[in-house]
Amino acid sequence: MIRLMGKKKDFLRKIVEEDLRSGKYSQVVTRFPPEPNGYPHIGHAKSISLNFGVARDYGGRCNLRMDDTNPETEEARYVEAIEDAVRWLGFDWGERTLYTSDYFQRLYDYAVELIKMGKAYVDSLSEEEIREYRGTVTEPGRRSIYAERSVEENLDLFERMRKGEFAEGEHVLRARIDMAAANMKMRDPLLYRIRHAPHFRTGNAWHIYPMYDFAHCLSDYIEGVTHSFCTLEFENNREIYDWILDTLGVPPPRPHQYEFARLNINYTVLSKRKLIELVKEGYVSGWDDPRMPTIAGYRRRGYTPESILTFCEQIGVAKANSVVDVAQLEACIRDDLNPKVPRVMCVLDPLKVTILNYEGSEEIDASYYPHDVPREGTRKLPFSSEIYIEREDFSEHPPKGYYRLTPDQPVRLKHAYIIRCQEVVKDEEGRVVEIKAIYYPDSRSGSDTSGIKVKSAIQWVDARRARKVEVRLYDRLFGVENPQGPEDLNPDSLRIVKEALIEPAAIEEKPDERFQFERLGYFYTDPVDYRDEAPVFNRIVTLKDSWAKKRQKASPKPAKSEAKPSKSAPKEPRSVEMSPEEQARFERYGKESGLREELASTLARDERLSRFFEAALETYEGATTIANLVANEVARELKREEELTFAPAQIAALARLIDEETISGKIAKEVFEAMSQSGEDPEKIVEERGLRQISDPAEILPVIEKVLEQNPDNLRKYREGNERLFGFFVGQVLKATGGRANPRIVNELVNRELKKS
RNA sequence: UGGGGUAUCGCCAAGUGGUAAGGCAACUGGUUUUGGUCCAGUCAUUCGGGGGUUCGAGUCCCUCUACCCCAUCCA
Repeated sequence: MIRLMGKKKDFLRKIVEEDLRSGKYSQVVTRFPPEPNGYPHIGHAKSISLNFGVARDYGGRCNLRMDDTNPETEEARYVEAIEDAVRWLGFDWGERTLYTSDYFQRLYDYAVELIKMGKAYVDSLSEEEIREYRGTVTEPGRRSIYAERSVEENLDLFERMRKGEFAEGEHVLRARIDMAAANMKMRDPLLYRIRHAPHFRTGNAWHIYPMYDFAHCLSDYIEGVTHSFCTLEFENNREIYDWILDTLGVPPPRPHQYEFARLNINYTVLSKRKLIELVKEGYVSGWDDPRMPTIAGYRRRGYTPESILTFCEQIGVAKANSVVDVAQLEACIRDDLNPKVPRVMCVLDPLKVTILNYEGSEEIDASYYPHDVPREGTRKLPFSSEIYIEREDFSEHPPKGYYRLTPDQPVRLKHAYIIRCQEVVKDEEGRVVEIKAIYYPDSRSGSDTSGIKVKSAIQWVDARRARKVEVRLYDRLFGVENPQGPEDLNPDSLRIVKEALIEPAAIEEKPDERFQFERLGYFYTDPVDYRDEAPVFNRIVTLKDSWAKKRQKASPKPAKSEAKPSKSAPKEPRSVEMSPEEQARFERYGKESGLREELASTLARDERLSRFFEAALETYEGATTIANLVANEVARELKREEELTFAPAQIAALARLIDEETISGKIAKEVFEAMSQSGEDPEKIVEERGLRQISDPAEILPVIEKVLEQNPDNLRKYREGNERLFGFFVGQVLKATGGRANPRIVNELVNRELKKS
């Protein structure tokens, strides 16, 4: 049932796994909850992959829920687009699509309950006033006068809001939480607002609609969702999520929200607003324009669901805001297609080649797949004295390192013969219009006895039998890494070649929908515009082109050397002044206890730490050890818990154990841990667990020998000069003794043993 | 400025006190009838900076810095 044993897991899967292991939930339930107000994009694919992937990996289920709480922006066609996308990616969401609007009545009932508890009220402030009353990040807000309405009045008003008795904006329902909360989201958040617009599913049944913060947590709860994954910008909303479920006191199990970083890709925009602009302003042909980062766009471009999913897995799930390189996506589709699709020959910019010494015609058998793709399938390649090659594959004055056809350099026609240039025919303007060549009859592919060595094999098509096709060469939509809007569009994102020539089998046999056009890239039969009599191919992605790269390096572009603003000079850190009391403590710690400045200041600056330290000093005078324990271990505990389970005297006792070398510093941490768990005295813990330090070399030496024996590889590496491994050996010895060996002695002995040989 | 987050290679990203994973990109070299693929190899003495604790710190403590989110009747 659990498929990820031992594999690398993201932090969310770890949480799920732990919750399942601990029995917090018996089955994991996730959900993908888009708002149907636009086409889903690859950022949604990340969320789909996460939510459905977690459900699949842990034997749970994942719901598809339309978060349709805003009637003004949502449409049924977007629901279909979302369903299509999820289905295309290969996921199944059970019986039916769910809708937040299915729960409107139950949500309403929950709201009434809150009102009855005195935890929600109808506010009649204007929108502007509400904003004003909310305060700012630094100043607390103040509560509306309407917050004092009676439960009865609130109930009455809320019911009439529902019936549509009021104008939009006249009233809202708010939670009564805390207008001074540091988290702005908690300053009496709005729960319901009045909207008279018809909803695409519920029509005019409702005149009030729940806000995200109210609807989401409860919808999750209603559906039995256990893990509610959302993006980072909702971190501040989690507190409301919990408040609503806690205040309502819903019976367990209840869902919990976790946040992860949304996807960003360079040269790409993924904000819904900007995507809508591209479509509405006609910068692209629609939501499914092959340059769009929508799932529909990638799909029409020719990307496979597998490649998108692989991408989502590769980029991982974490909490750091990041921008993924679009090259990573491109690598995924190449990688997916390379071992799968047939190769055919297509010429985008034809240059005629007449083979002077060839007569008649023939058909050459050629495999659709290269030697390294273990697939069956061949086609016939018509060949005659008139063919076309790619204009780029001939050069009269070739640059250094050019492998293709030149006046002096023969080339192989892929699957066919080697040819040599005999004459270059030009028009009045000096443009090359034709090559007259000769072929070597004994150089035919597969039975080449000519002994001629060529540097490359190029694609070609037979002049008479080739088919004319339209090829759409797509490139990235934006020309800059971090595009802001239409001004950053790449003017060359689409180049249409109306009269490309392709070998006939690609059209007549149509062995697949996706092809590799030999040496050009991967292409897809456009699902919308392709006709048998007028084929249209979309370029999915180019092949990697190390020749182009090499040439680019040889003739570097006019360097756009912007002064790199990165890593600007570090700002002068401003240090916080100590208050007079802190200053006094600081000086006393230095003078009376002999603490070093760092330590003294750490303690002195913290009220609780200094009190603790001073109390501990009363039982034992080892100031430095105590201070270290307080500044490190106690400080950590204080960060975690308000109340400490141990007393200053116990820390003093622990310090004494360290100073007397009864235990090592390492064991001290273990003892401290135990102490903060149980509150027991350190001496007792040491005795009960047998933690006394081992300092006798006679006892340690055998352990060292064993460790060295068990790690011959590392021993060799160490002796070859990898001195970092010293720490490794010390660690192994310490581990073998349960951490009880005296580290100082272990270090000495390991060092000695390692030097021996 | 208050609160909530985040910082590990050019880009993602593992790592939870004991040898700094992996992918993409890049760079060598080999194979190749695709300048593709594949194969072999290189690519972090260092984890945002500075201090501290420890035999040992990316991991614990202190402190500073940078970036993201929050003051929609959007989600």
